[in-house]
Amino acid sequence: MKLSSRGHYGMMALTYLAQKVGDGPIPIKVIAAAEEIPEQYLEQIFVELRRAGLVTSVRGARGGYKLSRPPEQIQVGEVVKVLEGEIAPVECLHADEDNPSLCCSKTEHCATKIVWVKLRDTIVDYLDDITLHDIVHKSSKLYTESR
Amino acid sequence: MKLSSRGHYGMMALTYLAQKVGDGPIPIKVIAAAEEIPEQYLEQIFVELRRAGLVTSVRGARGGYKLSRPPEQIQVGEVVKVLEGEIAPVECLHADEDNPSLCCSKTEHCATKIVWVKLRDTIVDYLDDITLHDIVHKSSKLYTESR
DNA sequence: TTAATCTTGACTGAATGAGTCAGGATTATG
DNA sequence: CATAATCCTGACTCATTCAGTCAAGATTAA
Ligand code: FES
Ligand code: FES
Repeated sequence: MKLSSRGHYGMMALTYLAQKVGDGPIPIKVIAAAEEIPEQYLEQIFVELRRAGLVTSVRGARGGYKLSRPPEQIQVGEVVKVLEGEIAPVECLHADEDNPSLCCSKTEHCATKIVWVKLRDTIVDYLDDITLHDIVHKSSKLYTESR
Repeated sequence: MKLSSRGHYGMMALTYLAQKVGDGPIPIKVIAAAEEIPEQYLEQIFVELRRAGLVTSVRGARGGYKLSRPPEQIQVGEVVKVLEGEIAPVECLHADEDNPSLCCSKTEHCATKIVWVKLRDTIVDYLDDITLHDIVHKSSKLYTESR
């Protein structure tokens, strides 16, 4: 149950951009330095973010990246899905019409499957509920004690 | 955000044992065949489960494994922790008194950390709420629509 | 005594993760 | 125009983890 560094770095970078909304495009170099992320690695990550439509690039000198939408419209869940692939604790959950073979080839019907399905739903619901805006503005969603 | 096969297999095997409570010790071979898990791999997994006190072994002929506690006292969260290690989406969450260096060495204080902390809490709370008994008896906890 | 079990540790091969490297394309600016 | 600052692309490496196998031993019921 680990997040890869791509997801973590990606969120750090986007959060940084969310703080700078309105400043014009920010170069990768600046973000990498600020967040202490290897620059070339971060470039790779931004390629994926751009292809997914989360950020917009401005090429050439004075170029950089900016968010494609306002921070309150970018959910953590979407970012994680882009950088880590569909969220699914076990392979079988990827099964769909196109790919029914993935569905619990192991046993006729795996008794534990429902646990992973609900786990995924729990995770997705949580991540989809939080936006970059919540992070930047320390929303009470994140900062009130719940346990 | 993936579960490894150890976690999945382990849960399948324990769920199988939970269904057979009262039948005396069940050999690995039987579980492996029933759940279609490579036998020698499952042996490794049971070593960890035994060391963690979740199952009890009976050696020699007619031996096997049984649950150390009734199914309603075995939470999915505990099983996953044993087989996958502490649940923590990012490394920094492992930081504690012994190991403060792990805490966001990257940046002074990573703005996204709170997201992962809450994510972990969400996952742990969910997994700790479900027991083997819930799975075997198709508890409404698992089988009612929530989305 | 023997067969059925658990127990242990080492080993392998493939996949994934976390980057690095090298070079090309685009554009603001002087 | 020349140049420097950017983004863009693909291949490449290196270490770690994952998933599973192999081989040999210890224990005990029958
Ligand atoms: S085998 Fe598909 S979820 Fe268990
Ligand atoms: S660097 Fe520690 S959670 Fe982000």
